[in-house]
Amino acid sequence: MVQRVVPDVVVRRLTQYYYALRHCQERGVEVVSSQRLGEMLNVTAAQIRKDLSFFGGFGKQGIGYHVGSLLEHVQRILGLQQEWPVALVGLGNLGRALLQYPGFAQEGFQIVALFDTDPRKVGTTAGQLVIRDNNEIAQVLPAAGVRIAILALPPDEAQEVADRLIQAGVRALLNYAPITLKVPAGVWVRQMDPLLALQSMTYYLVRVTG
Amino acid sequence: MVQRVVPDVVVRRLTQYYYALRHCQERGVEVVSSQRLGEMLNVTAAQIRKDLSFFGGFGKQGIGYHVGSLLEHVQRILGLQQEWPVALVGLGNLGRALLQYPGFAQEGFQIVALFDTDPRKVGTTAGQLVIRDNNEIAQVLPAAGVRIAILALPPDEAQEVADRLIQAGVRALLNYAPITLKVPAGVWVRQMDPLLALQSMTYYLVRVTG
DNA sequence: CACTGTGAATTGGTTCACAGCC
DNA sequence: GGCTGTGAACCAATTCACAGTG
Repeated sequence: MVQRVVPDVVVRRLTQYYYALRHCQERGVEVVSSQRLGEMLNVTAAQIRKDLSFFGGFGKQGIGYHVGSLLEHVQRILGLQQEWPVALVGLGNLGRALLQYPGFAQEGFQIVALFDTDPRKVGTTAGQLVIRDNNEIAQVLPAAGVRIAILALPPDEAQEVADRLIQAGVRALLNYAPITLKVPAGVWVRQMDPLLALQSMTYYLVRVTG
Repeated sequence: MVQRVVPDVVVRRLTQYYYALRHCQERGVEVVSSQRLGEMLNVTAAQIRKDLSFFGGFGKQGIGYHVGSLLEHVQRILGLQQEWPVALVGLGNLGRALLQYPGFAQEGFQIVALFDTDPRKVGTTAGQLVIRDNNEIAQVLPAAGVRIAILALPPDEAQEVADRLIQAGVRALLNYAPITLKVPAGVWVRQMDPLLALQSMTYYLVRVTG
């Protein structure tokens, strides 16, 4: 097959494969089958083979996939061989918790700029970084080469801030505000809303039979 | 159409419609068309009409949907006319931030029980509630009628805790741990992983042309 | 005339099943 | 014999297009 337009679902699953493969590597597993990988992730073996075939034939018939080499390929495909500088907007409870979270840096997402509108916060520091006013976004981000931002702010400010960020060169938004952002083509958004997630599960809870 | 098996995508979108409808209601809008609703959410009008038709004909031809009445219907469909008691497991940075987040209670998800394994935390209080040891899950939850839990703990503990929770009657898990939980049929999981979200966007960032 | 509700058409995604290789 | 890679078959979801209604 090899690289026609890859559906977004496939890209998302690829990130899961990435984790599973690292899990294997940490445990010293050198070879893994699509079968085994599927069991780890609740995905069918055929699905995994088809997904990977979008990018090339990484496996060996009769054997399976070499963990180390597949991992490298997947890492490159996802663009994870490099560090990504990230901006964080909004330093309320959530923003501060995200800033504390070591996972971002561990995975190569370095938070390098903080923004807020609250004059009581602007100028203070949080985790080594000075919090700047939102209106400095345009000056700071392009120079820092930031193309990813995390939005942890109230819904009524989110769209305006998103516009500014995009103006400043940001192309990927991790949005914690419970609002559907309008963005031009070429900008990607992932919605992180725990309430939507809960509310879509209660649907099933009220329908449980037995 | 009316109520065959409703695909999960439809249920998820329903939660979005719910928010958009409330947004309308707050602004005093009494009637809304599928067209207008779609613009608010980046969804096609046909999609919305088809989704809603799974549950009944709520609209009026030539007019649109009555906001108040559709809102009530959607609320009932999603099971949101009732309060849902929720357990929170793991009181690290993330767990505490979630506990502080007022949105849960506002939307009817009341956190009523806290669990952790750390002996230094067990017995202390957080937001009016005493933190209990994980091994009390089985005693506490069934009595409290808890069927929803939030997992905010390290990946290596997540599966074990999930098993316990399910044993104690929990059927919906909001999982912040970066791990694929194995759960029996009849249990729902929503994964909340900011890293997977970021990593699936970098795929596109390294492919931007221009 | 504007807008819903819905079959039919289409597009997209998943699973099957097997040829080919180790 | 075990496992990949992939076309073909299948199933699911989205969009079209229009009849029907307030």
